[in-house]
Amino acid sequence: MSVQERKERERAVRERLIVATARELAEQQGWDAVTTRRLAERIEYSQPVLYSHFRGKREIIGAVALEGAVEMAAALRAATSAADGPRARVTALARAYLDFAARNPAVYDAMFQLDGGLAFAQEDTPEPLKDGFAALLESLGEVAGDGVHPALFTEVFWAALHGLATLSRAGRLPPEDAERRVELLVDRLAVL
Amino acid sequence: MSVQERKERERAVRERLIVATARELAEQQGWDAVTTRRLAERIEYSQPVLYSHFRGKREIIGAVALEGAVEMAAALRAATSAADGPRARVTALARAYLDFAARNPAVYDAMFQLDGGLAFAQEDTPEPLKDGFAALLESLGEVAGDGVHPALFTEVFWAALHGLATLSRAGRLPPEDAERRVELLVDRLAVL
DNA sequence: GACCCGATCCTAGCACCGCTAGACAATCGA
DNA sequence: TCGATTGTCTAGCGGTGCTAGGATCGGGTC
Repeated sequence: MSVQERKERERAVRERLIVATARELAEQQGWDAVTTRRLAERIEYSQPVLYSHFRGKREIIGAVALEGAVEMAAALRAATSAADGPRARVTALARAYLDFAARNPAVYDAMFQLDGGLAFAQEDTPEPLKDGFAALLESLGEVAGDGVHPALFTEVFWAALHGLATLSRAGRLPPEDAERRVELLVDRLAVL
Repeated sequence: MSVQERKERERAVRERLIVATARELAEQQGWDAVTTRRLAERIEYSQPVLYSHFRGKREIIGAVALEGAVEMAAALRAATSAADGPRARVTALARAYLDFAARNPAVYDAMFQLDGGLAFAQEDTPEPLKDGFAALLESLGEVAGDGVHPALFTEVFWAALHGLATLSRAGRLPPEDAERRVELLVDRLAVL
């Protein structure tokens, strides 16, 4: 069985290589530049090899999205755990979220702008996505206010962050006031 | 000069036909289905005719976006003018915004998700886009609260609405709580 | 050690995309 | 009526995601 195990290991390595290369290429030149031909060339295999790992380009985007969700959840938890008190935690959370989106635009797109074929807000939602929402919920639930369901509050706060992230990056909001928008959002939405 | 005028008129009619057809096709089958070939076939001209009106597909998307901006501004003003008092106005505005996004997903995408080659938040931003923001500002400025710049408040509120609109439509938020999210957003963000 | 067979990979090609060069036809002004 | 100009079309370029089918390589068996 050792031979088969070795092959499976090598396959897993190659699959990670595909996802990492897709992500790298997307961050460098945008998702439009991530074509199956270029991706195949970069991993030094032919195009059809990609399709032995993924059903298509969409699934590759989905794999990058899941990887990103894990990282984002970790980044949010790291930021909030270093903050004292609800207010500081929420502010840190908001900054960390927008910072992640700004620093990893391609990954953020894979998660929330592109179609990676992933289910959201459902039972069959992949675990990393659920955990990403859970990371938001942990800090936001405590400032939802009386009589407001923590999950509902988290959805609204998340939507606001998502709007700021996407509109900012698309140049639809003036960049200079970014910090003041965050402060306003936290001050108004969170019950402290 | 009459001949030339007639030709110009006919050209203008055809240009409107292109934009209207692109919009229709996008609403029916999504923007992916709006290819230059299909569009040309629908208007019963050959592909190159499109390029005598627009530089490329991007500009066609931009034209649909501008058309949408005019309609959205009108829809927002109609909704707010029928409401009494700041609170009712802001609620009506939020509902009208989300309603427009839900009813015209392809137009909304052209405006805010796709690249239509339009400038935002700059001096050379096309008038319809500026006016769309102005329509938001008219109702939101009066609930910004003391010491908060109306434009900044409008940006934050708009971002929140945009986040709700996009996440809802992508199936990333449970659809059943849509109304409660709007109420929460208005209650918290607006100073009444 | 030789052979067979199955897994693995690549070449080549499909139908489609956005976009454009150049041929052709229709229309206008002289 | 003729030449020039304007307008439109056919055909084709290089690219896309994806796949069928042949070649090759390696492991298991005699």
